[in-house]
Amino acid sequence: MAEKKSKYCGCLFFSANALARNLTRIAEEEYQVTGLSPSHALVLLTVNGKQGIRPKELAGEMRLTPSTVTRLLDKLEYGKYIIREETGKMVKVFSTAKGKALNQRIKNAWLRLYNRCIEVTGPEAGKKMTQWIYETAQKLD
Amino acid sequence: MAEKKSKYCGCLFFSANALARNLTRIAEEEYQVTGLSPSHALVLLTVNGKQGIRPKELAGEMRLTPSTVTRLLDKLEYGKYIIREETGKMVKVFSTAKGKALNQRIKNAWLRLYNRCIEVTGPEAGKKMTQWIYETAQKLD
DNA sequence: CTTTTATGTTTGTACATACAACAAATATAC
DNA sequence: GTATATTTGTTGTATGTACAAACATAAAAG
Repeated sequence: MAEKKSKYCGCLFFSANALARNLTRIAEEEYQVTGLSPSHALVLLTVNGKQGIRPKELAGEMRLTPSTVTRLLDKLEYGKYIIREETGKMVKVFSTAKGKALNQRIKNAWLRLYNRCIEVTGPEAGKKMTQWIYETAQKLD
Repeated sequence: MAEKKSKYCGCLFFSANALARNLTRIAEEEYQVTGLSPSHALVLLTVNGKQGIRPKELAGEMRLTPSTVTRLLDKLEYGKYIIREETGKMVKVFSTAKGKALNQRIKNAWLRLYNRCIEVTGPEAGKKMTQWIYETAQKLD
């Protein structure tokens, strides 16, 4: 269990990816009750919070590329969680009843994930580091 | 350029993934001169540092699953950077002359990436946070 | 010595993500 | 008003990663 320290533990690229993978694995566990992957769930949560949001805005909010958002929306639309409404070159995204019904479940999963994280990091350190990580990600953008 | 703060910036899962993606993008830029992706380059670096290393060890060192290591090695072998030597159920990995020849280039790319990171984070904070990120990743394993 | 169990590696399949190229619509310039 | 440029969104294609299952070999049990 207690694996020897990796040669690359001083490499931010390496460590950040390891952390992201592990968090993704845990997030998938927690979001499983929603029937959606964490990314899809967060997109749906965002749409639920702002009906008629456009893909561009979603990409900005989620820090994803437009093409990735298109793929996520494709799947959510296929599963009838959302619908797309085209007006000119713009697209507006709305959640369906089915999508809205999931909202609380997603929020609960989010909270469970959050708690599992601070269980490991401690509440103060967790907050501080999350903020640092976010800011650094922004600076690298 | 200065994007509004995301709704999810307080979510470690979200922020860690955003950071990892941005770092990966930058790493790909820096490792481009090697002709390899960052992951492939790090595997090769590790093999160069320990001829005859086994995939299992590589997986441990790189915090990747065995199947992922197999895929990485497949590509490196196809490109004639390494060879695999099977002995029983074990596999030993050796780098070729071509693989060895890349070593300095990889190290240089690694260093450039490192410098680009601390340019953004500052040297002290960068080190501290990297360590915290690594430790947290470990704890979540 | 055979049968079971454990270990190491590879394969099939799937997923989230991104880039480059594209189409379509709108905005700007002349 | 037409021509050109920019913006928005979607596709084709590719990558790195993982899980589950399949194999193959080694180790342990009987």
